[in-house]
Amino acid sequence: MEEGMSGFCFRSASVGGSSGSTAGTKCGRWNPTTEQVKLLTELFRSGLRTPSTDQIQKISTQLSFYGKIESKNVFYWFQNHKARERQKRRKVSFDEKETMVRKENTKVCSTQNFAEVNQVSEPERVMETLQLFPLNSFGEAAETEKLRVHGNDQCRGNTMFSYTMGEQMEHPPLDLRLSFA
Amino acid sequence: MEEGMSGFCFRSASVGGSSGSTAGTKCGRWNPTTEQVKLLTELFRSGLRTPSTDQIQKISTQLSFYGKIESKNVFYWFQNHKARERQKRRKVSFDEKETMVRKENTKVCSTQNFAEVNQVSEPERVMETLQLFPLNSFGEAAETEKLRVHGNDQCRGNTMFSYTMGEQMEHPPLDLRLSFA
DNA sequence: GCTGTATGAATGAAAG
DNA sequence: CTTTCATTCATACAGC
Repeated sequence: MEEGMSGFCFRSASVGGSSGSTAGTKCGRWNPTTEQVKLLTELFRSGLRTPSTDQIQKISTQLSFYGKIESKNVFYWFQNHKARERQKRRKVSFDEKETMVRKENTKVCSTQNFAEVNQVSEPERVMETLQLFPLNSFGEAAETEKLRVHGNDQCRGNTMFSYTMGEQMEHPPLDLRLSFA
Repeated sequence: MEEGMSGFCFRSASVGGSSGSTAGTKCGRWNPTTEQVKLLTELFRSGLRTPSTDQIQKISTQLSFYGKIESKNVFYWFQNHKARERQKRRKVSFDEKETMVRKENTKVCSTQNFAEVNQVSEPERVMETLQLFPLNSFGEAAETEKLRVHGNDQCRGNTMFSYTMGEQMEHPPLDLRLSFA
């Protein structure tokens, strides 16, 4: 698929054409390396969907070995990948429903869409150890998904959610010029 | 960036989406005008972080002059802006720390930052009155305000992007396992 | 060369 | 307040 991916921000400014950003050294957008994409994809396939802070940090650090990368790139990558996977699946689902596939599905049509249903082309490979690279440290991958310790203790009364929607204004505008003395 | 932002909601047809009973000429999502954004940003910069209900109402009313807007939009805007400012800060922080390879080799192009973070050129004008508009409704809003004085650096950093990791990694060990202390 | 598609980035909206 | 979902914008790249 995305095999022709070259390095990261090199050529850039090639399409320039119109505005010729003349960015030159300043690539406006992260362009993942093949290795980076591959690893990210593997992680995703291993079941990782929304990496935590620590996870993002580590991943970013690791991937920086293959090319310039920032934490936000990893963050966005997973966000997008997940969203698009879902979107695609949703679309397919809709499509199927739309075309009303003949025959019945031997499966129960319950909540079979909430897991990690991948497309039909993966021989399955449920993560178990997540050994992406020639790791050699002690084992125990532990895919630890959500492990957030939400210690929300803020019990501060907050008077919000009182918007009276539907109450649209129609009175003369006042003055919005902030006038901080 | 591009300032050619279209005004506000303009898609009248093909809204589709939730074409159901409560159909209407409403677009699914608020699309702020540049003026609106600018003003909101100014308010934010002035120190306003969590406007109260009445403040939201006023702001919303004022901004409605520049385009369609609802109270909840203002509410969400501030919430998102605040949260993202924080996130960005944390990410950048980590990023800097990460790219702090700091070799004797000096920088070449420096500024490898992406967009954003460009509005930090204000000498901290900690407002003190924040007289948005000549508020003069009812005494209801005169409850001594609840202006969060800037600088509330509560301790947090537990879940989200709190890149406070120690010096655990310094080389690309080719291992991406997540190791949760 | 322009146009379509894939995807990085941004943000409104909402759930938790 | 924190985290996630959905939609959209912008851009890189491929195909025509």
